[in-house]
Amino acid sequence: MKEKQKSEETRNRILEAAEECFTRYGYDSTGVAEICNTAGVSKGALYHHFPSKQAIFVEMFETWMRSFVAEMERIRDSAASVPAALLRMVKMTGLIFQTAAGQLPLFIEFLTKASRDPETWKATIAPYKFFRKFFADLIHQGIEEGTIQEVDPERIAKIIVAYGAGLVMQGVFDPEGGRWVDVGVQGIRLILKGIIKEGTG
Amino acid sequence: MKEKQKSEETRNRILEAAEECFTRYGYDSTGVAEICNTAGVSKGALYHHFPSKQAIFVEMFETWMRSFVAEMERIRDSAASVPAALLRMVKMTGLIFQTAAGQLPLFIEFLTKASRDPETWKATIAPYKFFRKFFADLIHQGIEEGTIQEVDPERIAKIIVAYGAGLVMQGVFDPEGGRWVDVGVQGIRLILKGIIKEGTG
DNA sequence: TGGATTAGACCGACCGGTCGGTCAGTTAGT
DNA sequence: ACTAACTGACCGACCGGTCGGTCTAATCCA
Repeated sequence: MKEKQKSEETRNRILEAAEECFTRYGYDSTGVAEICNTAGVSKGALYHHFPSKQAIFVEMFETWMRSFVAEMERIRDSAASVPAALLRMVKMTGLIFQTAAGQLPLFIEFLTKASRDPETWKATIAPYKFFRKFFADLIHQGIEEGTIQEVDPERIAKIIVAYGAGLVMQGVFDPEGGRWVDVGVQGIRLILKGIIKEGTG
Repeated sequence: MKEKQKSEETRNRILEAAEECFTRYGYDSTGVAEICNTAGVSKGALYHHFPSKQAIFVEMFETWMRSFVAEMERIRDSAASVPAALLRMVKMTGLIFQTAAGQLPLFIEFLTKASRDPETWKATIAPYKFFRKFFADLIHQGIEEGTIQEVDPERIAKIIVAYGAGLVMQGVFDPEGGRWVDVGVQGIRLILKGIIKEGTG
């Protein structure tokens, strides 16, 4: 049994080292050798645990995405109303800036890379489509609970996702540029103001 | 004089070929040899006209940026009011999707690349800061002309830039996903609705 | 129980290929 | 004759991935 434990430890070390290197240097600029050095592991070991460099990245990406989605769902299910949930979600993106700001350029790098490869592409936009549906459902829920006007949920979802994505991008590219959480909150307030039903908070 | 003409022609051919290749394959995946083939020019010629691959890209980037900025200023100076100008500017981003959609992943790729290199970085965020100032000034102008409430121009500029950037990203990554111009217009309308002074259009 | 056998974890030199960039040499305009 | 424009073979660095081999823990068999 000891061997299996050690094996899994090595695998995790590789994953962690990869995350560190990718975050610091980007995907392309990180050599497999660099990952191996950081993990204190040989190339053979790396290719024993993963079929390719890309596979390592994809696993990272999926793990990251899963935890992000889980957090969003947690907020949605625990908030008192849809507008309140939206507000709390923007605040959460603020947390992202603090804890994982370095990973976002990497994420974008992956997106651009995937955009050239039709195979990877479908898998990549899946989470994006998920979020659009996520917000569309949320808006729909708001309409049903009576806190939001009878707008087109799809349309509003696109606006919200656009705003969120842009916010994240600005946060990434100009971390010192201001209190992005506050900007985020005010922007969502502005959007909410336009679609909310009077008399609700 | 004939030589100088030919030289400039070659230079432009290289620039055009580079734009084509970069747009099609991305920056990293485009080899200098590929650019040379497309331009029908030898490697030596390319390095006679440009000091490096990156220099070619930077020149492309700056040219593109200049024309974009010029267009924005043209709209600003010819619109009847600030809200009207904003609305026309979103519509313009729609044109971008049509005419230069392929270049945007490239633009983003460059951003991520630049984010790792402190030297390139300052030059890269310069246009971004420019746009924030551009919109802040615009909002300020709107306040002075009496069409916009007394908001914080900087803050609103950040919201607008975030929304615009996110819109562009969505347009890039999901071109088939909907009528992005309409989404853009409605989003800006929503934002405007929150900051506009009553009784103006 | 203990020696033999097996299988998986791991090592690191090595490979084929690519890429950005160079340079000695050729051509053609002035 | 001189120079700018241009050629293309070539260089060294690098990179993702491979492969023959080593070590060790688990398993089998007598």
